[in-house]
This record gives sequence, C-alpha cells and structure tokens, in this order.
Amino acid sequence: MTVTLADVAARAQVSPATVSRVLNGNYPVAATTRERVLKAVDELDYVLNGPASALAAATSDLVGILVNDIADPFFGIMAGAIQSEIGGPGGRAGGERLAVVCNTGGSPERELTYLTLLQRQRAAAVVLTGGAMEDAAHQAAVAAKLRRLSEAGTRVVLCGRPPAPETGAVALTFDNRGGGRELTEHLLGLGHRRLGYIAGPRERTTTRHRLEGHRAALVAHGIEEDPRWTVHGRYDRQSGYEATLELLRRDPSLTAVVAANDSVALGACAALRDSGLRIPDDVSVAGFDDLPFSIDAVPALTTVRLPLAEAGARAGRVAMGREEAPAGGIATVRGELMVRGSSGGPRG
Amino acid sequence: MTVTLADVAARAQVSPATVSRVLNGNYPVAATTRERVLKAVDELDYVLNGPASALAAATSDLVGILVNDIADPFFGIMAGAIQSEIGGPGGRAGGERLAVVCNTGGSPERELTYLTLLQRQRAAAVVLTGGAMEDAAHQAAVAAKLRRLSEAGTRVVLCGRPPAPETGAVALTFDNRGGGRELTEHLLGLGHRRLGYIAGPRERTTTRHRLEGHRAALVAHGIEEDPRWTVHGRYDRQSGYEATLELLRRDPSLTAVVAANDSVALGACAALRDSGLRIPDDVSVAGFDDLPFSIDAVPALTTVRLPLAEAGARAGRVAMGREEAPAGGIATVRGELMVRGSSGGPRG
DNA sequence: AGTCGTGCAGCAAGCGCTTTCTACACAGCG
DNA sequence: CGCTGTGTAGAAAGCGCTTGCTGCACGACT
Repeated sequence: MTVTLADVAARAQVSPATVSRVLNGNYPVAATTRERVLKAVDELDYVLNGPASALAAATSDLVGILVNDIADPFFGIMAGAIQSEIGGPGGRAGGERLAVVCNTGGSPERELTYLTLLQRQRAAAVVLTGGAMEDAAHQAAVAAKLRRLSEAGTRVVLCGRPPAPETGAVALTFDNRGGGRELTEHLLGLGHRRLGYIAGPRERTTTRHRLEGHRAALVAHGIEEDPRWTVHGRYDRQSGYEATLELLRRDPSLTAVVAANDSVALGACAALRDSGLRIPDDVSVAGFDDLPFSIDAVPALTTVRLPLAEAGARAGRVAMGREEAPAGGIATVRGELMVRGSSGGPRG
Repeated sequence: MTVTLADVAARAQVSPATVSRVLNGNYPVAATTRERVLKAVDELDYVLNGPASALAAATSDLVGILVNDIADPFFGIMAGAIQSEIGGPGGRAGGERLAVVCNTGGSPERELTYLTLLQRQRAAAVVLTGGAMEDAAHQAAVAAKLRRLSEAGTRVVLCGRPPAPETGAVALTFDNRGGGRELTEHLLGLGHRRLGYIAGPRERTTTRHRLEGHRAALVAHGIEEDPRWTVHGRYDRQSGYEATLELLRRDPSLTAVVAANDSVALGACAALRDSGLRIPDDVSVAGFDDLPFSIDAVPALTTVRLPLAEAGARAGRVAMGREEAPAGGIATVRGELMVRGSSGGPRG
C-alpha cells in the first residue's frame, strides 16, 4: 500500500542503504546514483516514515513549545518568534524540524502531560514559555521532568519563565519585578499616592514578581499600602473590568490603577469609562507587556514593553544550539517603560 | 541508558508483550499482573518510546493544526478551541494525543512542508485553518497532499477555509462573503455612499470573499464603486493605518472605511484620529472577526463576529471522529453583525 | 607490474515496540 | 476421567529505517 524505502531502492536499482544515504545526505553517494534515487523517490511519491526513521536513528526532529494560552498574543508572539528560529520549514536552519506549539491552558497537569508526550517523542528540544505555577509539588514534578529530558539529550529552554535550577534548562527570564517597579515609580513620580493594583492569578510567578516590584516601589517612596488596593484576577480583559469595579467600590479615591497586563488594563479602562471616569484626568491606568493593541487604546496605554519577539528568537536559537547559552544558563531580559497617554498627574 | 519495555518486563517478571498490553489496555491482563507491571513502570520511571510504538502499531497520536499566523488571536482562538477538543492532555478524549500547532506564516512553501512533515509522522489528523492562497499551482499541490493524507487514513479538516473538492477533506467554511455584504449593507443603511475598503493581501481567499461581499452590497444598492476606494494591504494594524491615510489622500470625502479585519480597523481608527477626524461623526469604521479587543476600541468597533471558538471546537471534534462530518463534507459557518459605536450616520 | 589507498555500494544487525499465534492452566461438563 | 472452553501469558515475527562494517573496483603509487 504505502511506499517504503525498499520500494524506492528496488526502482532505483540500489540497496535501501543507499537510498537512506541519499535522503540524509550524510554519506558520499555518486552523483549519478543520487540522481537515480531522487528520480525514483519522485516518481513513487515517497515520503519517509518519520517514526521508523526516528526509531532507527534514535533522534527526532520534533521541537516542542509550551504556552499557557495560545489565544493570547503574549504567547503567540513568543511562539512565532521561537518557531521561526527553530527553522521549521523554510526557516534559516538546514534540517527540517517540526516545531509544534502545545497549549497547556495554564493547567499544571496538561503541562506535565505535554512534557511526557514530548519526552515520548524524544523531542530534540523543548521551550517552555511564560510564568510558572508556584505550587511546590508541581514545580518539583516539572523540574524532575526537565532534568530527565535534559539527560536524555533534549535541549530545554525557558523563555519568560524563572530558572529551574539543577535541571540543565537554560532560562531567559523577564525582569517582571524590575518592570513592575519602574512602572509604579513612574506613577509615583507623577504624584499618585493611592494606587490600585489588579494582580494576575495568585499561584503564578509572573503575578508575584510584578506585584513585588509594585510594592517595592511603594515602599521605596514610603507609601504604606492599603490591603484594599490589591485585587487578584485572571490575565484577561473581563477580569480587569470586574476587578476595577471592585477596586472603585473599595476605595473611590484611587487615582491610578496598575494592571497585571495589557488585556487587564483594557478591561480596567472600560470599567473606568463605564463608571464615568476619565483617563487619565480622573484615574491613570498602566498595563504590562505592550502588546500590539495597547497603542490603540484611547488613550494609548502606558505600559512596560517586553521584547517578546527578541526573547523568543533567542530562545529558539539556543534551543537549536545555534547560539550559546548565557553564562550560568540564566539571562535576564529587561522590559522598557513606555509612557503614553493613559497616565498623567492625579486630579486636583 | 534509557529504560525500555524489556527492562520493565524483566523487573515485573513478565514478558514484554504483557507490559505492552497493560500500557495499551486493549487486552485482558490479570489484575495482579497489571499491578506488578504498573509498579515496575513507576519505579523505573519508564516512558514509552513514541516512534517505536508508532512504527509497530502503524498509527500515531499526533494531530497537526496549521495556522497562518500564530501571533494573531484570530488563529490563536481557533487553535485553542481545536486543541481542547482534540483531547490533548486533559482534554475530554480518552487517549492522549499530541495536538501541535504549526505556524506557516502565510507562506505556501511552509504550508506544504508542514503537510509533508505531518504526513511523515503519519499524523492521525490535520486541521488547516484560515484562508487559503489563491495561487493555482499551490492550491493544486496542497490538494494533492491532502488527498494523499486522506488516503493514508489521516483525517483532514478545513476550518475557516474554503472546501478542497476531491480531497476527502471536511470543510467548515466561514461565510466571509455574506458577512462582508451584511456589514456594508449596514453602512449603506445608515446613509453612507462613499465607502473606502481596506482589503487584505490579494492572493487570499478570505480577502477576495470579503471584498466580493462588500461589492455585492454596493451593487445591490446601485452604487457605482470608485476604484480609488479600494486599497490592498496586510492583515495587521500598521497596514490599516497606512491604507487609511492613502484612502484619505485619494478621496477625502469618504464617510466610512471598511477594514479587512479588526486589527486593520484599529489601525484605520488611529489614522483617522491622527488626521483629526472623529469616529463615527466624521468617518465610520467597521472591522471583521470581532476579536476580543474590538469591543475595547473607542468607540467600540462595529464588526462581524465569527464564531471562531465554536467552529474550532467543531473542527476538532470532526477531526477526532467524535462528531459526524456535515452532509457533503461542507458546512458554512455564518458570522453575525455586531453594530457598535464606530459606525453611525454620515456627517451632514 | 604489484600494492595500497580511496570512493562507493551492499549486507545485515538492530532500534523498541505491537500483535498474531501458540501454549498452558484450570474449571466445568458429560 | 477425559474433553472442551475460557482466561491469561509468552514466543517471535515483523514495522521501516539507519549505520557499522565489509567488499569491490579502480586509479595512483613505488
């Protein structure tokens, strides 16, 4: 039924070994022979059997990219950049690799299962993107898996995720703490003293780091934080909307709202507008990430730009062994404060 | 070095065959034996060798999802929905499948190469999303590949993509033409008579269909279209910005701008604002797709909602054989007009 | 002219798993 | 007490490919 190497070999009047060598191009084959083989491949419409090949060669051309939410451009942009460096078809790299992105949906179990699946496929590399869960048991489980993957020769890279010590994984970590701090300092510099903070889900490293940066800025300015000023939510627009209403209810005198990310900030803007408040005249708003749509908000969003594409590209190259890993296996990627129209001095 | 089935068998004091059967659970194994095997698996930290398994069983648990641009939520949302139905880890489905999304970047070659790669892996199913290239040669090549895939037992589903006759592929097609027509009719109903249109890239089916719908509406209302009113661009924000300036330059008397999609519409809004025009007082704007951020534009975007998640979910189920394919292998998915603040009656 | 590279091609042994077919108990039956 | 049926485990033959090693020409040496 399906065409095999042997069929091609028979048609080209050579041994299967020769066909294999022509296809892999890692062994001298006479030009005329090669031609003959290629012709046969073409005529027979032969397609290599991936599993068989992977089994025999004990290697695979699969590269896995794990993302928390594929519908979120934050991950989409990174994944795209990673993938373009992985080579994938048409990429810079020579060998054709199947770069595949796996959507964990933020679920720890899924993350683990995908890791196992990739381990099963003997993936050439795995890139994990975005914040990690802070659950200790889960982190240990992931660390164990990563270690096992590394040991098996799979290159493991973390992109926008905190380092995983002793796992052999290379980490390109976003400086969420520093970015959060810088952002809040900007607001403080404008004169704001009562700032609401809409944090992401509790058990995420990203959430914690950004919040820590925010608080560090407050502390540095001698501002005592009111516990009512922090609300936790999800990383999406609706959550930002609801959280903002909640913040407003708790303390209507807030003059600024700092959001966990840009989507949340957009929701916050909508909530403020619906509450009859002007931005930034009545309340300033700040986001995080600087996703493409942030500049289109009205007013444009003040936020922290994360070099998603650059970091992803670098992660991709490291995963392919095309770029050296940073010293110590850890690099910190800094964000850049983008001051735009959504932040201004407090009213009065 | 790596643990194999045989190792597990030895430790559990059974034959490799038994271990395999325990793992696959498709053959009666005594409870006590099963326990023993499972214990050994656990102790040895055994992970099945995917390629070997796929080779022996002549099947694979890989499902491919092709998208044009992974950074675009349009595709992200569909991919996420598809993937959640595919089962993936933690999904509804029993068997664990590796649902992988492949980013073609809109390149025909990449699309073809990914298809070959998936064919190589003997993928269980393949879902192609989004518009297709209109290049005849490429379409023929893709059709040939799809046919071959179907014949080899891979289920092929097109989601938001026009049907591919004679390939055995099931198609869930978006009614881009109808949506485009409805949208423009809405604008005409408001009294607009001079409408600019920012189309997507020329060689895409989606582009053509939406434009055809737009023109059909114009024709139905007896409006003769000025060739200056149409500009082609890419499906992104910047393109929308530039195209709008161009439209304005060509004919400053336009009272409405219809965009190829929401991102383009956002760019159009920015360009209009930067040109000192108010929306919708001076110029109305309409998008397409109704991505999550569209409602946050100021004013909120009038657009056509495409049930991306629903269509994706359905495509996923069909790909898994969990839902029957529509009659004739083709279903048309309609959009829904969402009238919001960005459209209003023309000035004057 | 004899000998030794050198360049290419083939042989055959797996890679780690699945699955058919066979084998063996043991229980139930006449 | 022998026979068949049922439930469970094992032996072994591949799945389609890669690759170390062997083998054979042929030209280039001495």
